[in-house]
Amino acid sequence: MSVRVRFAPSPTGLLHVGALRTALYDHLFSQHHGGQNILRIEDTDRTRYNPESEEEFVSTLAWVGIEFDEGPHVGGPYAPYRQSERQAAGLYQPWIDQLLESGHAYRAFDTPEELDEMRTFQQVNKMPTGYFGGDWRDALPEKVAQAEAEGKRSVIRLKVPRGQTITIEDAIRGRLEWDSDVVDDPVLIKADGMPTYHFAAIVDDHMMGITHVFRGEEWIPSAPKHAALIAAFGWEQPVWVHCSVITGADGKKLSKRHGATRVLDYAAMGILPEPLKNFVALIGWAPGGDREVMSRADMVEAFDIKGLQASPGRFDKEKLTWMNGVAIRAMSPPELLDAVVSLTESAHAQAYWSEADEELGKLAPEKTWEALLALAERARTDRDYALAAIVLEQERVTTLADFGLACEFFMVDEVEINVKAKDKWFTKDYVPEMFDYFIHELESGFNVSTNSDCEELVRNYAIQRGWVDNAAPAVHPTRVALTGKTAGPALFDLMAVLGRERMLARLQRARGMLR
RNA sequence: GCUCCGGUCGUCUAGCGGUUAGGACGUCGCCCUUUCACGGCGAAGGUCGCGGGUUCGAAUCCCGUCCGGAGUACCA
Repeated sequence: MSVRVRFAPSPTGLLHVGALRTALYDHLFSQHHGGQNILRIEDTDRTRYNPESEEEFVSTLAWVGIEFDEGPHVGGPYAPYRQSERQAAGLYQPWIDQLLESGHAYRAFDTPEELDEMRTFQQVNKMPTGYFGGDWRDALPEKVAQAEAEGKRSVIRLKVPRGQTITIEDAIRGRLEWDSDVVDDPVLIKADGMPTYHFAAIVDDHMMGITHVFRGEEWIPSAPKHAALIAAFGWEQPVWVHCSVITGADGKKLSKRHGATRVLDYAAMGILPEPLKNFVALIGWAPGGDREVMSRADMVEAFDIKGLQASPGRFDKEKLTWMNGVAIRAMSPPELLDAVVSLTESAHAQAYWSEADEELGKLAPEKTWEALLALAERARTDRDYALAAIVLEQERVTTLADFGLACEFFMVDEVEINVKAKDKWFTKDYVPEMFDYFIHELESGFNVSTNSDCEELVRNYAIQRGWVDNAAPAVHPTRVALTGKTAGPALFDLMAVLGRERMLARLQRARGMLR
């Protein structure tokens, strides 16, 4: 039997990194086994429905390279794939009828107030909380009929068997057991007629032939309910794979205070899909051996439930950034430039960089964005120049967004001279004369078309000053004049890229600042 | 409160009764070098949460305990 897995998000919010990892495991597992990966939308809660959510799930997942074999956006043999539509099509009705008839489920007419009261009583008396029967589990048929005749609202609950041991086999944690007396009777059908998650997910998994269920460990406590439901139907349990949660630096569930949690925000920062996947997969999964940096194909080939970790994992942004840097260095400059350009065309990236957010470490985002736009603009007007700048900054950045500020000095007409750099290097007594020398040489037509030409220009001056094997005193002030900074690409390389005119302008301006 | 899950360097992890407890990120140092970075080399960092067992021998098996986390809805 072929492997069938499903990613079944609730369309209430945005795609965050925890959900991404679950989706990724579904994807890797199904690919590894040549099975199918299904997208199912669990929209049984009408009050929390967010219409933009589903679109974000599909498009963001597509961005990282996760496609589905079946789903609401592509169809499939088990359509529809939205639970609200499945409910409307009456797909759940026969199953709930079957449960009612076989005595595995019952109607309960408790009001929300009555349930609240019950819970409070249980808590005060240190009892397990939940609905363990109430007035309706074993109510006489006449009583039920009367309540129905009075038009009371009711839900349908599962009659969890008492005095038994409920067992599930978890692929990561092994056998998990519960005394069925502590498992309360879950609502299967709500008063509004919609199925609950518990009911819809189990029925759909069965109808869709799901073989393995990957979900977060927050589902473990409700697993016995699902097992009891499956047993009531007489079905076989799928293989349960309860993945550990991803936490922030403080060990609590990942949230905004730990940094960006929305996957799209990582795209906006210029994190690439491949390293993002690589990194997220490795939180809670060890491919075996010392493998870490892997391609998508490597991950598909290596993926095995056995490598999944039971303990929670922290999201270490430093490591993500490192992996992204590795990926950037492995790309070709044209690819990188194209990626930067498309980043500037992304509506979400534009929105992301339009507002400062201290929590996310965005202190002066508008500068980053403007620099990025300047680079993208140059890619259109002078692609070779933009490419040359990318080449020199490639090994100095870790995200696509970094390229903006890193390449800024190449793009602007007047570089902003760093005060500290100026104080340190422009105060040397030989500097005015040295700049005059370079200006003179450049005006006289000294060839500066390659980096070794540029090196010759600078070294000529150094040698003339007697700095034979040490051009540093000449290099540093020149770098500051040309870039405004003390850190950056090799001076002779950047000189060759800037070219004669830009060098002249910058040197003259720097010279002017000296008096 | 009740139920459940988890616990190896700061972080992600390897490990499946015998290892100097290995790798990666981060940190620090050295080399490379005009700076930063990249790259190379190296170092620090772990009484395997703690306490008892079992065993010739335990991070690995058993029990207890502590700590952390999750669930406890007509939300998923």
